[in-house]
Amino acid sequence: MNLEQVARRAKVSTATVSRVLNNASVVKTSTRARVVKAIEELKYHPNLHARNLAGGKSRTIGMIVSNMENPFFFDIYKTVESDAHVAGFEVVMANTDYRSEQLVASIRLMIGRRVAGLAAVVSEMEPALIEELTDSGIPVVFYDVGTPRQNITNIRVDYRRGIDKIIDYLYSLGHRKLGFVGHHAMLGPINERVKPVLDAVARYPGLEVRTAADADTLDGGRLAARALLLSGEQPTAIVCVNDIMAVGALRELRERGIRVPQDVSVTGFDNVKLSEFCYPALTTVHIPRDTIGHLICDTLLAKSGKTAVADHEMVIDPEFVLRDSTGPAPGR
Amino acid sequence: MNLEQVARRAKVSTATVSRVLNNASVVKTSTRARVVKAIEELKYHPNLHARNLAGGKSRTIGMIVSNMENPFFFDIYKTVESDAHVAGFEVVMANTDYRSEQLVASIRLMIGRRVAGLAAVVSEMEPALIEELTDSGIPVVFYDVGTPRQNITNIRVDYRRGIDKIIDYLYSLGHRKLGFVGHHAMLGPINERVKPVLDAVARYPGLEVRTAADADTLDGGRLAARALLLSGEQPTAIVCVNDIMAVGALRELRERGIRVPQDVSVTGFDNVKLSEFCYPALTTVHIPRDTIGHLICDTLLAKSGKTAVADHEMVIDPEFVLRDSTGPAPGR
DNA sequence: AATGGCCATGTAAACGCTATCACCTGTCCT
DNA sequence: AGGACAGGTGATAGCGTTTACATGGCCATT
Repeated sequence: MNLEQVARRAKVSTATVSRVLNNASVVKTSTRARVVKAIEELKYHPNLHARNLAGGKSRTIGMIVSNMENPFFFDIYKTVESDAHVAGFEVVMANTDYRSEQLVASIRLMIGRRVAGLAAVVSEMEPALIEELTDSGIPVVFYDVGTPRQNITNIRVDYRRGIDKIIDYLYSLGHRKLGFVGHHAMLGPINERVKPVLDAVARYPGLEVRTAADADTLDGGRLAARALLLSGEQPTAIVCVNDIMAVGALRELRERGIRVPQDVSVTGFDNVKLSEFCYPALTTVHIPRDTIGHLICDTLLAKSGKTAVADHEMVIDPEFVLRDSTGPAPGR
Repeated sequence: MNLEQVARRAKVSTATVSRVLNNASVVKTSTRARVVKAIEELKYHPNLHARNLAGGKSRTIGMIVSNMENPFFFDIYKTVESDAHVAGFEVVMANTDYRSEQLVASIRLMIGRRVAGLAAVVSEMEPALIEELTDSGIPVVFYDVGTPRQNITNIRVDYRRGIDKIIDYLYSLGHRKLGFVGHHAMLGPINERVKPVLDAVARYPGLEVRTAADADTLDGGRLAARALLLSGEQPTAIVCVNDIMAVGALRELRERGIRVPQDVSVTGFDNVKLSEFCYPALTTVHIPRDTIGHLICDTLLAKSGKTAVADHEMVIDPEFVLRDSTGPAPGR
C-alpha cells in the first residue's frame, strides 16, 4: 500500500513511481504504463500526509466561518471552493458557531495543517490570535474583522452604508419607531453592527430604535422579534441584521396576526436566496458573496504564488433591494 | 518551527517534547514546564502531517455530502461534528454537488488523508467506488445507498413509508391528481425516490401522478412546480421530494395566485427547520437528522476503536408532521 | 556495598513520500 | 573514434513526528 510496493511490482524505483504520480513528463510512455497498471492493480492511494511532509507545500486552503447554518457563509464557501478547485487546491472548512474557543481550536488546526492560505469569515477575532496568524506566515484574508498586516488582507463590507440606505428608506415612508434584531455575536457596548444603526437613527429627528438580540438562526430571529414586540411600544418597522433572522421575525409577526408590511415593515440584510422565497419577500441589502469569494481566492492563491494582489484592504458597497416586506408606516 | 528547535531551547530531546505534546504523564513537572515555555515562546505548532505519518493514525473522520446547500445535510454534519469533537476527532467535509466526478475525487481525497472513518451521505454511489472503499479498509457508513459489507455500515430511512403516509393522507382529503417534484439526482428509469411514489399511487383507484425534476434548490423546486403547472391538468396536490424544493414550489404557486392549501396542497420531506418558517408552514415528514448523525459517529468511532456497533444496517422510520400547507381537495 | 527496579530522559529507526544528484544509455557532432 | 549531450532512471537524503529501545540516576531491598 505504499510507493515501494508499487515500485517493486512495476519493476522500477520509487522515484519513478513518484514521477508518474506527479505527471513529470520525463517518464517514458511504456514505463509509465507499467506503473499505472501496478497502481491500479494494487489500488494504491498516495498518502497525502507523507506527500505534504516531503513536499513542504500544501495545496489546501482553509476557511473558517462563524455559522455555516446561515446560507450567507455557505455561498462564500461555495465560490471559494469552486475557484480553488480550478487552481488545483482543496479547501477545508471549519465552523466556529460563534464560539471563541472553537475559533482558537480551528485556527490552530489550520496552522497545524500548514494550509497554503486561510480565509477567516468570522465576526470576532482576538488580537492574540491575529498575532499568532501573522507569525505563522500563512497568507490570511479576514472578512469584516481586524486590520491589514504583513500577510493579512482585509475584505469588508460597508455595513454602515447598507444600514443607512435601509433607514433612509424607512424614514421616508414615515416610520419613526424602529426595532433592531441582532445576534449575540454582536453584543457589547459599541458594536460593529449596532453602532451604525444607532448613528443613522440619531441623524433623524423623532426617530427612535429599540434593540434585541438572539442566536443567528431562524428561531433566534423569531425570539428577538418577540422580545421587541413584548417590551414597550410596538415598532412600525423591524430592521434585522440579516435575512435569516428576518425570516424568523416574519414568522413571529405572522403568528401574532400582525400583517407585513401593512402593520409592520421588516428588512433583512445579505440578500440570501431565501429572502426571495419567504413571504412576504424581503426588502434587503445585497452583499455579493460571489465577489467576496473570488476576492478571497485571488488573494490567497496569488500570495501563495507570486506577487501580492491589488491592495491589502478592499471594501464592498452593498446595494439596496426593494421587495414586499416594507411599506408606508401605518396611518400615513 | 519544529520539534528539534523546541527541544534545543528547552534543553531536552525531541522525544520529551513529543511526550509533552501528547500528554504522556511520565514527564517530570519541571521539565514539562520548561518545554511548555519553549513551545509558547517559539509559537510552535506541531505539523499535523508529520504527526499522522509517524503515528499512523488519524483522528479525523471524513464526511461527504451531496448538497450542503440543503440544511438537511448540514444538520447531519453538525451533529456528527459535535459528537466527533467530544471524542477528540476532527471532521473534514466534502460537498459533491451531485456531481459524480466530484464524488470520486472526494473519496480518493479522503482515502489519501487516511481518515479514521468516512460517512457518505450521498445519493448515488457506483459499485466500483464501493469496491475501492472496501479495499481501503476504512470504516464507512453509507446513508441511503449501497449495501452492508465488510467494513461498511448502512443507515437508511424508510422513504417508502414516509411517502405512503403522505399519499394516504392526501388521498383521504380527496386529492386525485398529484404532482411530484423531485431532483435531478433521481432521474433514470426506476428511482429510489420516484418508485415509492408511483407504487403508492398505484394502490389507489383513480389516483394519478405527474412528475417533474430539477435542481435540489429553492429555484429548482420553483422551476419543477412551474413545469408541473404548465403541462397538462393542474394537480390538486404537489408532493415534493424535500422541504427545500417544496418552499420553491410554494413561491411559484404564490406568484401565480394559486392559494395553498385552498387551491393546491403542498407537502415537503425532511422536516427541516425552514419548513416551520415558510408560509404556509409545510406538512412534511420528519427525518431525525440528529439520530442519523449520532448513529454515524457511534459506528465510525466504535469501529476505529474496539468492537463493532449493533448491526450493519439500520433503518429509520419517518414520522408524519401535519401543518398548514395541506387541506381538502378543492370542491370537496 | 552490591543488586534490582523504577522513573525520567535520550537515541535512533521508522512513517511514505519528494527532490537532488548521479548514473547509464544512446545519438549526434567534430 | 571520442566526446558532449540529453533523456530516462535509480539511490538516497531529507521532511517533522512518534515510538520502541537503551541509558542513567536514584532509592529500596538484601
